[in-house]
This record gives sequence, structure tokens and C-alpha cells, in this order.
Amino acid sequence: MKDMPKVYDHESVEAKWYEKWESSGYFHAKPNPEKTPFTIVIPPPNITGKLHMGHALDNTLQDAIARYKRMAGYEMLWLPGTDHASIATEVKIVEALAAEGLTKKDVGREGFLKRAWQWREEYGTTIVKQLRKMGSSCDWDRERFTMDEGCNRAVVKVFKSLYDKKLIYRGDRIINWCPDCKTALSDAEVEYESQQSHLWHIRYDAPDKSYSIIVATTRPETMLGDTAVAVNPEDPRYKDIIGKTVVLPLVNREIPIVGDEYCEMEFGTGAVKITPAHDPNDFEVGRRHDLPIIKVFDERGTINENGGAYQGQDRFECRKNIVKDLEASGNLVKIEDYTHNVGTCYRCHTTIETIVSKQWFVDMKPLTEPALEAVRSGAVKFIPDRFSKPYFNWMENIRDWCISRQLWWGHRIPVYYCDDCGGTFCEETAPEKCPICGGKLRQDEDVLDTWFSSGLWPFSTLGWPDKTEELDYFYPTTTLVTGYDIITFWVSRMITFGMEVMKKPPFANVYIHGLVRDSQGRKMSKSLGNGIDPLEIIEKYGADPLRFSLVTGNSAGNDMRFYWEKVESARNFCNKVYNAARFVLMNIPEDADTHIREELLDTADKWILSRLNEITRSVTDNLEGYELNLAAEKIYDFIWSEFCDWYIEMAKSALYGEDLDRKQTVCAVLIRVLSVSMQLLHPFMPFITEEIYQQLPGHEETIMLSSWPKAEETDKYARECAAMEIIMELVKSIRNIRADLKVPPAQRISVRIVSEKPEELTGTEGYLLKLAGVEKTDISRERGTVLKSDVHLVCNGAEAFIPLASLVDLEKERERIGKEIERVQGDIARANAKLSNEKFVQKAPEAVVNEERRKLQNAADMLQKLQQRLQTLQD
RNA sequence: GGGGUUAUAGCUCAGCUGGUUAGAGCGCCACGUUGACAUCGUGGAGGUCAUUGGUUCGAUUCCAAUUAAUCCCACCA
Repeated sequence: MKDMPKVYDHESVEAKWYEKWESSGYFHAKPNPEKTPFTIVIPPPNITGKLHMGHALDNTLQDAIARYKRMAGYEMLWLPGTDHASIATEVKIVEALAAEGLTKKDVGREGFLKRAWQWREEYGTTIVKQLRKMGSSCDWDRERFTMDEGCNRAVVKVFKSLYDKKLIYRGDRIINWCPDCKTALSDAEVEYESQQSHLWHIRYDAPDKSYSIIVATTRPETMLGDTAVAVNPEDPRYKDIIGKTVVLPLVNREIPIVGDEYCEMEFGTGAVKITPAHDPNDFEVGRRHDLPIIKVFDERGTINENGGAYQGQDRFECRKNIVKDLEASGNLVKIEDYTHNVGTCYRCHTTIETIVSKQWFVDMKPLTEPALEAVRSGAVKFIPDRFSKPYFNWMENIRDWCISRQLWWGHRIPVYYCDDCGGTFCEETAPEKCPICGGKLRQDEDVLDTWFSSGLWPFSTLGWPDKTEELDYFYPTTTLVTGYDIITFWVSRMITFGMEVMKKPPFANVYIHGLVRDSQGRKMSKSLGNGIDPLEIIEKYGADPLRFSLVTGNSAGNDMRFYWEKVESARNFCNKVYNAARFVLMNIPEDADTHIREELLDTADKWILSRLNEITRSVTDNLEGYELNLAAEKIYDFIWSEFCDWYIEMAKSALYGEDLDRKQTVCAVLIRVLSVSMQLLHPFMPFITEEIYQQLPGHEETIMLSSWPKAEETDKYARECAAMEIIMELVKSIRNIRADLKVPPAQRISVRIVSEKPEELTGTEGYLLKLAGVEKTDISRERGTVLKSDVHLVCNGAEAFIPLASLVDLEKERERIGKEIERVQGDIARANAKLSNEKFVQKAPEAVVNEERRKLQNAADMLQKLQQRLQTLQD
């Protein structure tokens, strides 16, 4: 007999096992030479550090899969992803920031910039995606990780190899530029604001004034950089003048009129001025028509030497002056009010400029073909499969990838320039001096896109380009777990680089999960303040309930909303499991004999063992198919609804009885069922299952090293299961009728059961007594004398008569039977309709037809009994 | 504009390759503390499976269209 508290204490149990597992080296274990299943790297199930929920989900699924696979004898690698790894380094950086007294305002300023570069030296190559976000305060996004020198080597090596193959090139590209912060911004960093402005209509005249064209623009100052006017080639208004020129007012530069589809006839005047240097669309048009690119702004947003008379003016001041001058020259035709979206810097809300600059690109086409083939051939499988669609869509329409970023942190592009002779060199290690003229070299200031190095993650983290044991063993891995939001950014690039560098895909399966949203379905974000700290959940309800609530109640790839109620109900399940175990442990002797002697098993024992076998099979199948939610829900239902609600209740009569053999048998069955249940549940609730498992007799070793339960193929107790079905149905019916007739719980009743095979129900009387408040029961084949005052229950395979003379209202009883008859007649009608349909009988599979016949037979039997009973009541 | 996803009980969601009396959790109603558990038990109410067509003996499930949400990409002179 054990003395255990009534309520499960998650805190102490989690702390205990966390510590034990950690000291046993079960976390972050290195592969060992024997390549045993132990080599799987397991992340702590507890979540350390403050993570966003999305990451917690990732961790949780990753971990649940790893645990299952390990117990099932699989091997799997879990490595910290880009989001989780080097919290320590981040803390260092942020602390350093704070120590410097740097705040949000300093970000982007000289002082910060200097420090940032210094840190980059100091910490080696630390990738920080959008470090400026981090610099804003100590409350930062966790979207960064540290690469050790080995990873840096990998990055440089891959870059050089692509460079040498001429798959990396330098080209012009339009980027977003904040003139205030003086940095480039990614598209994601640009926030659009609706602004009240104007649409200025400006007339550009022909050199000889024989024709003119009116363009509409929201940004008249950019006309200084115009190099063409575009019209739609189909536009009848302008068809004739395509190929001719007009003179740019104020500047007096002659520019061509080009025909381009981009220009919509309906918008404005149907003519667009083209400024390739300062507008992404114009840039594309310029490229198609081979137009010159004239930059008119400098990095501060003031007009440069190309602006002629306007040089040195601020861009907004210049706009006013230009408008004024155009008005004076008579070229300004009209001013319309106009509301449009203007890109602003997410940080300082300065209107951004788009300017042309030199960037590095990867020519993706030759690289994507093998990566596409890897998925087409099934070497890499997305789970669920539908996520291969966006992958194909992205890869088949791949564009050249701009990999240079104007950030302060990251792997610097390994390209060196000689200012003396103008040479450009890509080298793995920085050359001392120019190999051509011996001049001084200057490394490219830009860093690589985060995803470039992240794409190398499957092998760079394992030591490539060295031939390491880890690499040999863990490349490729089994499964990648990640969210659908980074399929194109990350997954596609890992596969691409994997095929290019390793000639093999990095993993066989990609398990895609959704995002955790708040209870209103919004993405959790810092700016909304609706993020939930997993540690808070763990503290309140425990790590097991958190994990369980994240795995259940939604299917792969779908987003889920976070509800405290859900965690609470998972916590309740924990308590249920704990109390079931408590019951078992309190009732078994210390030295319990766990051997199950088959000859001593009764109907209920055989039923629960049979159910256990079935659940083992289906949980295993679901896990194999990555249907984690179904697996978790099935073991949940089994434990709660079958083991606790039925078997434990039925076990009590044996446990409290005198028969020692029965007692031993029931104990052994209880232990077996509980132990296997814990194994099946363990991937989803690691702590509580470990705790219970090791308290059961004969389990000194961690549950993590036990092998996954194996289901038997045959269902050898089918007969007992059928009998149990009858018993359970009877119990439910009796409970129902008691509730209906308001029989007080304390009042015992007697029941007479009539069955065609009474021998199969023999030995189960005790269960009726225990579960349905029955004090006397009698099972026989004969119907005997039925009294009017007997309540009559009919179920599949048995009838029950309950003498409740004082309580039965004959009228109501007739009504009840009448309703039953109606229901059964409905069943009969439904089955008949199907069976009388010739085509159904002809075309439906035999099993389905037989099932329908069986239903009809059952219903007919019941109908007959019910009618007989009704007859009795009416006599 | 291109490509996805979703629509099932009051709420949040399951339902694998078409055949179920359509399920769960939470919430709601009634009853209940007999010795695992009130973080519990027993019973109950609640759904025309978004709409319309089609395929089929049979559609919540497959196909098409519609409507409404939503995401990614491209773009908004």
C-alpha cells in the first residue's frame, strides 16, 4: 500500500525527472559509435528561456516525434533550429547593449553602428536577422542564432563554389532605403501608411511641340531621373508616337516614348513617366527597354549632382520647387487630390526611398531542378502532402535570389576588391593583398541573407566540410519538423543546397505544423502583446498538459488557437491518469506477481487486454502516419473511458473480494494495462508517464529506453469482447432507466436477464451489481413469467426485466416502449431501403451489404421483443 | 493578379483512401460524495456537416461553381 496525495503534483515530478534525465545525459546526447537508438538528440521537454508559442509548438512536436521514434527503435536527429540555439550569446549581446546605455534611439546611429561591427568581430559570425529590431530593447525577437567557425567555413565554401560555377553574380536591384536611418530595409520592414497627397498631371512636349503627352505622378521630384515615358502599346491615343521622343521639362533632356504592357490605359492619363533608379516597376520597364538609370537622390534623400539646379535640396523641398517651376513653365496641367499608400520605415516612419544598388544574386534555375526532382520522386515527402504544392509553385517559378543584405550581423560576403587595379576576388580565407597588383584589399561590406546560411544547416551544423562522424551518421535525417510559413524560405533551400552540396536530400520527411494563435485567431506578436509565455503555462499547469494540449485537438498543418481551458482539461487528464495509477499502486502488494495466467482471466480481463492490444495497434499506426493528434486522442480515450470508467470499476470486486487467484490476476492485468498505456502516452506526456512507469513493479529503468509495445495480430478474445458489449449496454440501459424513473442511487434493484447464450454472460453478474446498483440478478435462456410492472430493456443480444412495481407508471412505460419501437422501426426502414435497392445489393461490397443485413436482423429481433412487451402491457 | 487553406454542436476542433444512429473537449441542464479521482461520477439537451449543381447504388467525405473568411507571393504611376 502506498501513500500518495490525492492530486497530481506536476511541479515536483517534473523537477525530479528533468534533473535525472539531464544528469543521465539523455538531453543533447552525442551520437555514439555503436549507433544505438540512444544516439538521438533529445531536446529538453521542459522549455527553458522565454520563447514564443510557435517555437514551443515546434519543440513539442519535434520532441514528441523523437520520443516515439526512439522507443519504437527509430533514430532521429534533433538539433536546435535557427530560432532556438544560442540564447546565451543573445543575452550577452543584449546585456552589452544595455551596458553601453544604448536604446532604441541609438539604433542605426553612428555609435551603435560602430559597436555592432566591433561585436561582429568579437562574436565571430553571428547571424542576426534584422538586428535593429533586437537593438530596440532587451525584449527582443528570437530570430537569430550563432554560427561557430565551422559553420562559417561551410558558408564561405559554398559561396565560393557557386561563385566559381558562375551561379553567383552581382547585379542591379531596387532596394528600400531609409534616408533617416541610412540603411537598407527589407520589404518586410517597410510599413505602408495611407497618406493624403496629390496626383500631379505634367505635360511633356515633343521637341518640335507637334505633339505632347501628359503623365500623372505622385512624385514629381523624381522626374529629374526620368529616362522615358511609357504608354500601353495598345492605346490608340498614343500608338503613333511610340518610338518618338519628348523633352523633359525643367531638365530639357530628350527621352523616348516606349510601349509597355505595364502601363494601364485606364489609370490617370494612360501615360507613365519612367524613373528606373527610383521605382521598382520603372526599374523593370527600364530593363526591358534598355533605358539608362539616373540616380537623383543621395543616401540622405537630398538631390545629388544629377539634379542640376536642384542639387542639395531635400527631396520634399525639391518637390515643392519642382511643382512651382512646372507651374511657371506651364507644364503643370492639373492637380488632383489623391490618397495612396506610402512606404515608411517601420522604425522611424520616415518615407522610404527606393534606389538602385549593386546586389549579389544566385542564379537559382540550375540549382532547383535536383531539388524539385527530390520531392517529385518521393525522396522527400511533405506531411501533409498538400504542402508540396506551395513548394512546387515556388520552385517551378523560381527567381534569382538576392542574397546580399545591408545588415550589421551575419556572414560577410567573401568577396574582396582591390581599389588599385579594380580586381574582384572570391576567397575562402581573406587574402592579405591583391594577387594581381599587390594592392590593399577591401572586403564587401554586405552580409548574406539569413536563409543562405540556414539553408546549409542540415550539414553545416554537423561539421561539413570535414568528414565527421556526426555528418556521416546524421545526414540525411529522418524528419524535419517545421511550420508552413517557412517552406519556401527554409525548407526549399535546405533541399536545394543539400542536393547541390551533399548530392542527397537532407531529410526524408517534412512534417508541417500550423501556428499557435491567440484565442481570437490572431498571430501572437510582441506588438499586439498577445503572446503567451510557455513558462507561465508550465508553472500553472505543467509541461505535460502544455504539450498534450498542443498536440491534440487539431490536425497537422492547421493553425490552432490557444485556450487556457484546453490546457486545463489536459491537466485534468493528467490528474485522472495519476489517480488511476494511485488506485493501482494502493491496491497491489509491493511484491506483486505481474505474471498474467491466461487460464484465470475472466471476461472483463480479456476484454480490457483485447482493447489494449487494439489501442496499441491504432496508436502505433497513427504515429507511423504522423497523425499525432489521433494517436494522442486514442490513448486518452482508452485510459479515461475504458480503463478508468469500466475496467477499474469492474476490477474492484475482485480486489476487495476474497479469491486470491482472482486478486492476483486482476492486479497483474491492471499493471500490464497501466504500464503499456504509459508507454503509449509517453511521447505526449513524458514526465507523468516516467513517474508512474517506474513505480510499477519491475520497471527500474527509464521508460525512454523501454521498447515500444507491440500489438498482437489476432484478436483471440472476440467472444469475451462481444459479451462485454452486452454487459456494458445493459449497465447503461439500467442506469438510464434508473435516472428516468428517479430511482434513488442508494436503492438496489433486481434484474432478470434473458439471453440466448446465457453461458457467455456467466461470471459477469458481479459487474452489474457493482456498476448498475443491482442487488440480485439472474441470467437465463427462458423468458419466464413477465409481469406488467416489470421494466423491459432490450439490447443487442439480451433483454432485461426489472421489477419496479412501485415506481412504474404503466402509461409511461407503454409510451417509452412505444418510442423504442419507433426508433427500431426507423432502423429497420433504413436498412430495408438499402437492401431493397437492387443496385445497392449488386454494386456495394459484400461486407457492407452483410453489415446492413445484420443490422436489419438485430433490429427485427428487438422489434419483436418490444412488441411482445407492449402486448403484455396492454393485456 | 498568381498560388494555397478553411467553412461540421453555443465555443474550439476531430472525422485516413465515400457506407457511422456524424464524434471529442469546453460550456449548458438534472442528479450524485459506496473507500483512485469534485482537477470526479451518472444521465441529458444541442448539428439539414456554408450554398447550389454533378459523379455514384450511396456524398460530411470526391468534382465543379457560388458565398464568406484567411495565408503566402507579386503589385498598387
